[in-house]
Amino acid sequence: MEAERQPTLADVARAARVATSTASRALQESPRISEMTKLRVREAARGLGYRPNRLAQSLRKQTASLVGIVVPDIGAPFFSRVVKGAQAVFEQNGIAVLVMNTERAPEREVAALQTLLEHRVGGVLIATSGGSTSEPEVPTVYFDNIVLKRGVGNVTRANHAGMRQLVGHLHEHGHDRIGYIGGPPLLTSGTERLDGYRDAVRELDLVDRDDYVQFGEQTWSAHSGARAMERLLALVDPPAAVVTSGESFAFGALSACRARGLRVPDDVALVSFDDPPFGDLLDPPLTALRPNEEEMGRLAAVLLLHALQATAAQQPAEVRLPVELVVRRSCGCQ
Amino acid sequence: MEAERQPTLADVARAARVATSTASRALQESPRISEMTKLRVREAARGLGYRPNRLAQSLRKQTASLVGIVVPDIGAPFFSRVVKGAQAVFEQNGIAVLVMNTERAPEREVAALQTLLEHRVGGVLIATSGGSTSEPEVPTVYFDNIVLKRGVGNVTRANHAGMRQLVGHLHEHGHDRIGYIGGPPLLTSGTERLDGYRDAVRELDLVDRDDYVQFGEQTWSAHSGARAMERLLALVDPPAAVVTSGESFAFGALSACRARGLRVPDDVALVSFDDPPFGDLLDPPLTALRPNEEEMGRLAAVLLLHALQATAAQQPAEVRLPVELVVRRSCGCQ
DNA sequence: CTGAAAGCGCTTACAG
DNA sequence: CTGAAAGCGCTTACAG
Repeated sequence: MEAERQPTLADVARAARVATSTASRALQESPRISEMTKLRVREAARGLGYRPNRLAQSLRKQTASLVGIVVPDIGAPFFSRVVKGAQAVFEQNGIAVLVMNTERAPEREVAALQTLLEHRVGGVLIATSGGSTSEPEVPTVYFDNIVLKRGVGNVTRANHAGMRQLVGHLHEHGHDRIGYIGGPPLLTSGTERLDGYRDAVRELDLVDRDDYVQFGEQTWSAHSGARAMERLLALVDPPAAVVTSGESFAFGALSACRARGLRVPDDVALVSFDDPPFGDLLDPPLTALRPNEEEMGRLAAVLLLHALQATAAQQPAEVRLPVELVVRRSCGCQ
Repeated sequence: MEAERQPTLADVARAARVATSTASRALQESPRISEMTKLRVREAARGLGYRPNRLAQSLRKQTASLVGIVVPDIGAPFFSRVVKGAQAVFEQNGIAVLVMNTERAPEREVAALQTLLEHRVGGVLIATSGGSTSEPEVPTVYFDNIVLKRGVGNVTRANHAGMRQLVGHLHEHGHDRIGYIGGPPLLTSGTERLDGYRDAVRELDLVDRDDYVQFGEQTWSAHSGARAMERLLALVDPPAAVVTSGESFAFGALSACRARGLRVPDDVALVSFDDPPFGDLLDPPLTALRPNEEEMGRLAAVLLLHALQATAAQQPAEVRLPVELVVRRSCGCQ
């Protein structure tokens, strides 16, 4: 725990034969300090291997150099990519990122937020699992699952429009019996995508059956996706095409088809909202929406930075990332 | 940036009508404080919504409540899972995790380490890309790519033994022309796995040809894996079985086979060292080593915590996680 | 242009 | 059992 003592600003000042206040200003490039002195101080700092203590700086300046990101599962490709995009933006702005994992447990989410606040983060990016119910105490951007009118921003994908586009594409292939596999309709992605599906079914006058809608587990696990697919395939009039909501559901559905000896897309067509890792290398290559997780992370980070710099409080920004269909082969194209 | 002022310990002390020193001790459950007083202080703290400032605590106590993790690509499933495992252990120990992404650029790795040191992390977990060349200034555990005799610990998988096991399994299927697709032999995984392959080829008396060894890019990208596979398949006497080193190489190799109309495992058998996400749901399900990324992360974290608590300096622990073959279908079994 | 002093929010010897 | 004082490593009015 006790690393050998790092040199402090006082050490630098002593070596440069100036007051610590002067050393501090010199390293900050204050115009009030002579070039000569600055040179001496910089030299001394380099010689000692001086590294400013950001904790002390934050404490004194009363500004944060830390920001927190809270995700349901950092191990899931989807979230790790969002984190990657956000981290890049923060890093460019000299802000370090504290990552918290909640395993979708609301009480862990509350605890994570608590920890972040104790570290005096300047703000938070969160994909909530329902734990953060009250108005946040620091500027907060919600992503993936949004909470309207709360925090300083909301970023999610165009869930409704995206789902309609997917169903619409299957319809263009001549399908009118289209099944749906999604997450439980509790949070944003679960509800909005389901709504998109239902509206598309109505508008396109497709076969509208309750049992064409199957939910996977709250964890969006691949295996629950496979079981949902099996339930669809076991119906008397099974759907001839299926749209899945998450990256792992797509995988699960695909494997369930294989297990039944069904060919995709000939026996059953498949499209997915989220594009799983290597979705283009699957057999068949998966038709899905273009992945933009990193973009989502970058945007959420930019919104937060913007709010941190803003002087007056503003209405929370609400952004829905546009979606784009990537046609591959699982839908029946080619 | 300037959140409305959080209540401080002084506020709590005032509300409880005690000195701040007493308030501090009361919240630390010091035995020197009367139960009555503790009660009053706790009450006051709760009433005010007091949250200790960890930055101030760290500064005063001269102990870290932060730890850093440096990875080449947090977006890659492999690394995000290691981070997940490590984060869980640190969180249980009241330590928050700063995550840095290097994109495999040595200079970014150096900068990341610098940033972490400025935040006075207690220690670092790092999957180096070659940037951290000198003795680290804080306790450091190297993982994935190890640096012997440096830092307080090294954790990697049993690369050599694992590769031999994979080649051995293909040999049991009767193969003697076995190709290899791996990362460039620069760091641990690249070199040790290649050595394992070569030793196995020698010991099992397999066909030993230089062009049976193909390298993907430094980034271990799926596409470079596909190209490596194409080079193998284009040989006059192509290998009838291939072992890949990374999760994405396996994907790439599989897709290259499909593109050529080759069936796996009938036309060419395939096994992989790293198990990609959903490897069991691929067609065919991929024979690979059991994934233990989270375990690796947990172990690295435990080693670091151990070193942080240790009084005397010790020899760096060197751990090679045992591997276990998960036989599925791509090797030809069943 | 430079320095001495105060203070960010804590903890911990030192007294009593 | 409790409190006054010092100090962690910085920055920034305030003087000169």
